[in-house]
Amino acid sequence: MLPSSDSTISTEEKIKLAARTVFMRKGYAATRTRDIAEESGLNLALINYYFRSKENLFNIVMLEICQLFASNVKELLNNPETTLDQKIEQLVHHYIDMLLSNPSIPFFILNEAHTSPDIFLSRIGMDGEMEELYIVKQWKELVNEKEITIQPLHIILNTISMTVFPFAAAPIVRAKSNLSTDSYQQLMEERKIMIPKWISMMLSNKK
Amino acid sequence: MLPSSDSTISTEEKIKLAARTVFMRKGYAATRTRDIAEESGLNLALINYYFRSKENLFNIVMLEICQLFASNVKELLNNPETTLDQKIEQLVHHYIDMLLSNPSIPFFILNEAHTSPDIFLSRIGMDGEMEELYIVKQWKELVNEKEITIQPLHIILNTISMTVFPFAAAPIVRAKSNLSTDSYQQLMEERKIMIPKWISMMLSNKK
DNA sequence: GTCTATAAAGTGATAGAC
DNA sequence: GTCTATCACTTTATAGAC
Repeated sequence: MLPSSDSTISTEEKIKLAARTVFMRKGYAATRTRDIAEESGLNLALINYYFRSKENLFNIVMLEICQLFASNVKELLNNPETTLDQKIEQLVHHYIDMLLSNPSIPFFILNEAHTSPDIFLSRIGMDGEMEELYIVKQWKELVNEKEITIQPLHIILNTISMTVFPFAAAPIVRAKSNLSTDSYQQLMEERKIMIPKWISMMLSNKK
Repeated sequence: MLPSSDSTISTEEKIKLAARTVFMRKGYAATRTRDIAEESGLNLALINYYFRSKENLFNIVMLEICQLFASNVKELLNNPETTLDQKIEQLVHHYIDMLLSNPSIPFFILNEAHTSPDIFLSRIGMDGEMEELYIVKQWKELVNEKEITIQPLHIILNTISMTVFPFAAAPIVRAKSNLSTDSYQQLMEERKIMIPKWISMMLSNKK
């Protein structure tokens, strides 16, 4: 969980908080240091006093968001105590809960991954080896057992797509569907339950 | 289909082409008019000579992209000759083919929808009335017939999510999966076939 | 630490020569 | 139509007073 607004926090933290808000809303390029100063209610010069440069401040903010985005996921996927279905369920729950609290994260991540892929990829810990995770072992067992031919990548893509995309496209979807903020959150709560079921259906279909 | 690079085209068209490339890669804010001039191989002053301003040029480019993104879809969804399943199949085919030719479109659309939602929404023709489309009638018939309780919005979200998101997140997915450009395109071709089947499964499940 | 004032660099746009 | 040179303005960053 990222720290939220508070009146007892330090100036440095206030700037970082404001920077996170504005960077997530507008992206790096469209954000001016003046916007961050205004958002924080502090003087423009303090940004450079505490963080040296806009770019440096952005890197710090981005690192924290990436860590938030990746947190707990590895442990969850490597847990020998839960079944494959349970892992998917937990993953979907985890991400939808996080995105309900931080709905701009997908836009931010996609934006940075697209505009500067190299910098982004090196930061988010793309080096982590997937093959050793317990979920991979469970997947292989399922393949043997049920004679599934579907590529795991499709299932991963489907899970992440159905979970994350509705947040990334929220402005468009909400405009088209005429849903209030509350109704949209309600819709996402429904998806927390349903996405694991849909994925389960895909997995149980031998085809 | 957007016009592609050619040596016999006018200066005006060259600028628009270069602008499209750079705007789609970097978004509006991060793009400098100098980048467009460089990409086109032409002089900086010509951009203002032909298009008056960066913003005006962007609006023209964006309008064309939005039209491309929306083209044929309404006709497809309003066709009385095809079944519901066929419409979904055609929709997925249409979009994956288009995105294979223009993989940066999702990023571009999401970026502009997020950073300036009002401007974007007014442009993409969000005013079009959905209720009159033939597919809505077919959906209602299906609901009566099979006693489905699932909200149509979930199905729409799932279809668009599974189709579009893998393109929006391509840099991340490709890095994680170590897939070549060719293999990634192959994967998308597979999804053209499979996504309609998955959606069909969701629809046939009464739950 | 926080402010004002300003330097330094970048960027959209145009004037005017060719 | 196309170029060079430059203006006008914005934006990041810093110097120096308090």
